[in-house]
Amino acid sequence: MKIYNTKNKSSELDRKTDWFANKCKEIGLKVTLQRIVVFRELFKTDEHPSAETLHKKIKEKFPSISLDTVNRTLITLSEIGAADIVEGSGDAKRYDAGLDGHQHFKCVKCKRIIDFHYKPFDDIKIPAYINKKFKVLKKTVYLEGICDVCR
Amino acid sequence: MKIYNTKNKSSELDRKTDWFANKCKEIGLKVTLQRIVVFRELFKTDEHPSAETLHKKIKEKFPSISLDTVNRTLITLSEIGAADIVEGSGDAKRYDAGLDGHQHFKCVKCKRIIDFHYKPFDDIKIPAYINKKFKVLKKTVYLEGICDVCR
DNA sequence: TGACAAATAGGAGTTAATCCTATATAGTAC
DNA sequence: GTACTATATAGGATTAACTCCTATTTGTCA
Repeated sequence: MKIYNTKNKSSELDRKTDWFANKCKEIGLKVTLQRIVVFRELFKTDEHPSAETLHKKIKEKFPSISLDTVNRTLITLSEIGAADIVEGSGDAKRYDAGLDGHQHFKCVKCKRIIDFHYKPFDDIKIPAYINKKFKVLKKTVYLEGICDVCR
Repeated sequence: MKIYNTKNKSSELDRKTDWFANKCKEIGLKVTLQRIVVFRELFKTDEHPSAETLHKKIKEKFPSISLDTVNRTLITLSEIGAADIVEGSGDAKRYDAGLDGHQHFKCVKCKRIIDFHYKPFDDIKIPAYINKKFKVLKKTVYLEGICDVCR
């Protein structure tokens, strides 16, 4: 089970923020305060928040930010590879900026999404006939069930 | 790539319908015409329809059926193990009654969900520490990218 | 510093899903 | 077959989660 490293979190956060700002510039996106704040807030949490949850959180420090901006920004993040939309159907979209290899377990009762990392899941091989026919951008191994708290 | 067998489809469909009706009785759910029709229509297609899509289809033959009934029934089906909610975040929920092992590729452009079957993906092993902590009900390997038509 | 394309705020509109309630029906008991 | 009761349904109302629209603001670059 992956436990995120919380040591030196702020310097890691700053490093990541720089990386994100540069990525925006490269692509030709403006580096706005809103984008920075959304990215940082998403990166800081491992709760895979929905747009609404994240918006509430950010409003505490940045009361004028709109939900639409948070929504748009999260979609932008996922488009430029600075965040992922977490798998799991229905309900609200859930996001994740922890981009290094890990997998998710989703509790069907409490809807909590829990990170874990099992190396062999990173390494699953996609069969040649799939790669020939489709351009595969993302492969996901994903578990569902009842979490430790709910059972 | 799995191509669904279309031979003897109607007898297979009838056999499956019986199985479904029995399952309802066992559990104590009433065997209503609506449930039968929703199950059969979902089982006949491999297009992973949304509730809305399926509702439109069913209305052609059964004009009085309501969208709410289709929605409720699909959720019931997924609860009793007669259908799956297909992974893939955001957008409308998509359903699948092809319950035998197969995987999905979702095109991020056209949103089409394409079945394939690669045996090693059925056989991925869940690490012991996960099984100890959580009750895993479902494991999914899932690919996203650009399909043959869109690229 | 000024010009302009891009981004934002916030309210309106849209889409998917769920709720509500009067009516209908499956299952069972006679 | 008839009556009874708990479920299930139809369809309109409501809610939730976006997405769109437009006037205003703000990065970026010359």
